[in-house]
Amino acid sequence: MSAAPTVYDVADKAGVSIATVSRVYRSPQSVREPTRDRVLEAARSLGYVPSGNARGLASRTTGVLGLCFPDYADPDVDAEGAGPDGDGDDDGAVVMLYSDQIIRGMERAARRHGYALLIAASLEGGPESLVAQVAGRVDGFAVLSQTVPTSDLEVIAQRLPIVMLAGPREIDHLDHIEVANADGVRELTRHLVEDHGLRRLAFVGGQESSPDARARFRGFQEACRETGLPVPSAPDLRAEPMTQAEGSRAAEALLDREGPAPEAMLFANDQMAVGALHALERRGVRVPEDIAVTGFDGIPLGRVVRPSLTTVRQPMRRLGEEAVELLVRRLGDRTLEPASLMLPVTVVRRGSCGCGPAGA
Amino acid sequence: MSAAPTVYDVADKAGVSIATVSRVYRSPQSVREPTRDRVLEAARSLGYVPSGNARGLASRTTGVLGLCFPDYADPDVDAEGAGPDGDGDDDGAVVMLYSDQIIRGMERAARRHGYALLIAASLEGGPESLVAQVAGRVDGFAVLSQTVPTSDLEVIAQRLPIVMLAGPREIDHLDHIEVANADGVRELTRHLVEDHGLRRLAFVGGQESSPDARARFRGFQEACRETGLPVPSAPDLRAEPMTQAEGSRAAEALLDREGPAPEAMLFANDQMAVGALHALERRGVRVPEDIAVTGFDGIPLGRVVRPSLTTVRQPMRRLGEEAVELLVRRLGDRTLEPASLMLPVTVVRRGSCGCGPAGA
DNA sequence: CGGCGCTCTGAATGCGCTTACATGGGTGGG
DNA sequence: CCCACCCATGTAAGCGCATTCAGAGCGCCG
Repeated sequence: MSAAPTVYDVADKAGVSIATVSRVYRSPQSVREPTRDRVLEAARSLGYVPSGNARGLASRTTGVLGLCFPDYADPDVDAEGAGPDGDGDDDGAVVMLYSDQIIRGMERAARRHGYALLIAASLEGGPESLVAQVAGRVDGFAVLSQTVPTSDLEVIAQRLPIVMLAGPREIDHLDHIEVANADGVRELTRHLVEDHGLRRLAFVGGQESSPDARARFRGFQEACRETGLPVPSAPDLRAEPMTQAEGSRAAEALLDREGPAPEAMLFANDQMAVGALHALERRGVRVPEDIAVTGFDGIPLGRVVRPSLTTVRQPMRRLGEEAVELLVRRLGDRTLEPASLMLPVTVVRRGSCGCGPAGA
Repeated sequence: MSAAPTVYDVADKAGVSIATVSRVYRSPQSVREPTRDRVLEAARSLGYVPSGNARGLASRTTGVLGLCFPDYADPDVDAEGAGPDGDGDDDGAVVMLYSDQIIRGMERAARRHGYALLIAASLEGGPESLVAQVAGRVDGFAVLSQTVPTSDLEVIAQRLPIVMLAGPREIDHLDHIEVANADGVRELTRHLVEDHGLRRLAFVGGQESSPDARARFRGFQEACRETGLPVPSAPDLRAEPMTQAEGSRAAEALLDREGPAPEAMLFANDQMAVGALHALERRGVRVPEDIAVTGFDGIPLGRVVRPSLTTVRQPMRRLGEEAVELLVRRLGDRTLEPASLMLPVTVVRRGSCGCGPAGA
């Protein structure tokens, strides 16, 4: 653990030059076998590990891709842990987070291409931020929308490939992947209207600042237009943050409003919808008999709640995989036209809208 | 995206020397404000991003910690996706994997300390493996047991701090964190014997090669000894891989054996136990009335199956956090004695052993 | 047996940055 | 009013490796 051995040490010990040592690692077949063995033996005995930094400096490539995502902090996650089981600490997170899926997708795809993955939740900005730290260490990276100021991205993009994930295309000369938020909600809404014959629909949106939430509402508007329902100009309610607690609150608020109760509540994400299910159960309102409830995301929790949640499933893992593909492709040819993918989503019909197995 | 600008370019443009540029980033307060502003402005306009490689080379530190874990491939994960819902693709993974939790724990803790996290699922060995790639790029890293050959670790450990996670201590001069596998099963077993009065217990183990599985069986043996039951010398059955499918098969095999059926089946992990629950239900065997079933791990799935699964919960996220703490501590003082932590586990009593809420 | 073409190895240079160390222009005290 | 000092900045020497260009050794043909 003292002074880390370098190529020089290995070269000395093996009686060769540093160039040969380097070649042993970079292109083993170009070194005669006896020589190669001597070098490897020397390396092993010295505890030599090639310095990625030096290698990167000299070859101008790191073999690492990066991902910047928003902080994990998520009220529901930490809340889930403390269930009635007495499962006290926060290891029992039920919600498999968005980011986890993307990380997994990226890791897999990156590995296939021989890259490692550097991840960092975004902190604040500034010259010495984690983002800069990441940017300086990778060959290219993916950024979840809303996590890094676009001004920073503009600067970094001059130096290396960036792909923006999930969210509208903020910088149009960058690669970009999003999911079909509007399409998903539109299709889901039409299902409620056309297949279940519901007409009094309420939509609970998210933060005004969330492009995803806005797109989802837009899908709702489109469906209303297409099915001849009145087109609302804004969500019936907006929740922030988009947690179970807020979902519960929103559901109650909708029930307590003047006029006839809605026949369906559409939520901008699954967590809120699950919260709503709890609230409705407490109020004695039956789902889906009295009211249909839907979410968006396709989190695992939605499958195991009762009734199981009708929702729109996002291909998050695939998002990560496609991100890597895009990066690798661009690293291969920097002159490619910026791509903008829209990943399709799937409407998952389960119990909470009246589909699904009886009793589910 | 052409030639990436360097300190020299920035220095030129700002009319200072490269040392000043460097100082602006390393210790801003040591540069007078007007100068600093000129430099930052020049950097911004050029799209300058400091090269992590060069910085790392010069300063002999990377600001990155690493994690090597086994490949994600896990039959149950991909199988779960295709439920009766028609949730077709593999985005619906119900099982939040071990590795995900550890990654999350490490990422959080690393960020707190100003580090980024480099992750790589282990591939094969060899000089040019991903492991070597990781080792050369980080200040220290954590390795899940069984993912990297100890011979490689011995070599790498001469150069940087390594902490081994989950598994027995294979190299005694390295930091090491494990989970109290044996204690957990011992306590769980005693619960079954002493609180539920069960005496005919069957234990389903995992691969012979899995130290965790072995430790869990050891805990079972200890409990048998302490409660005066006959001490088995080997698990009643061994399953491999430790999946739901194998769990089902094991449960059926146990039922089909000669002699009186067991009063309890203890599985070496939750996935097998869940598989067993399914098999028992198909056979019309009631849990917990006819037989108790227990697992190990505390995966979220165990909470939502019916009956909910009595198990031993591992603090996986904390494992990641503690790993980072150990690494950071050692980076601060390399002469510290190697530490070996044993994280406590928690017996979670739920429906499948006869505890838990009625009907759960 | 000389020379040609190989293959394998060595010497030297530079990648972009950090960091002693040197320098020069203030500042305050004697 | 001069000198000792300090602060801001410049100078220069690597950090550990990849890589280019030569040179050395060797086999083979003529």
